[in-house]
Amino acid sequence: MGSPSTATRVSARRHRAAPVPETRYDRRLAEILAHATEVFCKKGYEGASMRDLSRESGMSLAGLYYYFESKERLLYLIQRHTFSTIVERLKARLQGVDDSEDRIRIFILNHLEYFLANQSAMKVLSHEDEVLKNGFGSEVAAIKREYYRICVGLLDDLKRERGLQFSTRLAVLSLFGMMNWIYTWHNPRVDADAASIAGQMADLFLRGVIAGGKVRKER
Amino acid sequence: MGSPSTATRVSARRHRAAPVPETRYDRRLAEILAHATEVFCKKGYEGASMRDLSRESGMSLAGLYYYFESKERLLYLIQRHTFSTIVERLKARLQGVDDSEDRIRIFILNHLEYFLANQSAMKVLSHEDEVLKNGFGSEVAAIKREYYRICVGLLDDLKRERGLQFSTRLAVLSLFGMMNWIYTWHNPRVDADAASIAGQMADLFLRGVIAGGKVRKER
DNA sequence: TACTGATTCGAACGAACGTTCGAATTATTA
DNA sequence: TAATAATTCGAACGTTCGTTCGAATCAGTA
Repeated sequence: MGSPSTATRVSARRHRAAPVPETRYDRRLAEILAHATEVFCKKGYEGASMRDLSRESGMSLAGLYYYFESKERLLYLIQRHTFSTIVERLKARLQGVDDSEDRIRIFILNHLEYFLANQSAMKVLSHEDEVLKNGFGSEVAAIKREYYRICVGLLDDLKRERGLQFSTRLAVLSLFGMMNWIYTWHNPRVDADAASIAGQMADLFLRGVIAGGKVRKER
Repeated sequence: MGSPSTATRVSARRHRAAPVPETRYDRRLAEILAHATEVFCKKGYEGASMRDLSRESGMSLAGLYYYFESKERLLYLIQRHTFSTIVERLKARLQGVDDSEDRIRIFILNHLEYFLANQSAMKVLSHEDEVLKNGFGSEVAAIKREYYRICVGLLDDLKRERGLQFSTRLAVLSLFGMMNWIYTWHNPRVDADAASIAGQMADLFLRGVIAGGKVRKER
């Protein structure tokens, strides 16, 4: 009778240990999330119907509801997984790196590498911001705030160390803009790979932030 | 009997001259577009229903169809008007300015001033990119391409004059990212006005693009 | 092989969607 | 004021939406 009705229930099923205990349920849910991500990416959250998701994932319309209780929760699961993964990887890569400029370069590289390797998911995360209501929305917003704060911290470190002067808020948000906008233009057949783009963006951004004094030529 | 069914029909009605001949029809259509812009901004194009637009504009559901023939064409009218206005203003402001750095600063200022003065419309333009199909989509895309090309031209001028080396494509798209992302974070109660933000972003961007050599500190 | 719980599905629900139509109303001209 | 054109509307159209339910099917164990 009763369906698990949500992914959280599954964690309770596996007894702590075991590195990848992945039940059948977990695997199937992950497949559905992957297909749904593609559809949301292509048609947008509102524009994608449950029937679209059903067709894409090869599972019946009703069958989908065995894995999540609503379309909104499905989007939530996608966004939470994507965002917490990128934060997790960032933290791992920052471990043991002390130089504040290097840390910022790692931040940019991590963001763009993950972005380009998971373009659909990241587009869904960027583009379908704001659509999750109350409960769902605030939980994703909390991860976003943590990610933002990490970046603010990295820049403040750089500022302090080198006695720079600029608005951290504006710098961070400009950087996010540069990076996130990539989903609107990146073409793997034309553009360089993530590492190269990350390097160029980091140069652009760090020079802009570090170079002191006015840039305008004397007249 | 027959309804005009589209805004283009109206232009034919007014005989060339007259600076602001604005018919009643024109005015009413503009009002509807303004209300629709707010609704699209708040709920997204797919998420906003014709009934939402009807409620917001105070006109009956059926009445709306006297002014445009479909929801898609309504979005098209909003996007075309917004985009062609920003291009038009840019061209006017670039007139007579020769210094290539100044011209880039003007580009950024024009973009951000218009963006913040017409936040809803610009969000609809940025966020609902891609939703217009074939005919409608390609016409807006053409304006976008022109706008992009202007920016490429400005940067190439700077590059040539100063013998700089960077990817114009990446620089332009990074700049658009910085600027367009503003719709996700700008808060008039916290953030500075357009001119100030434009100045800071221009400094960041131009320093990044102009500053030669490596930025990394020696070790 | 029989049993039990986990998984999948066809069919249907009421609500909301974009759009249409003919009649009613308002503005304009003669 | 009468006649004509421009504008607005209530009511309905057929379609698609997200979701539900009970029955059918499957996998794993005894």
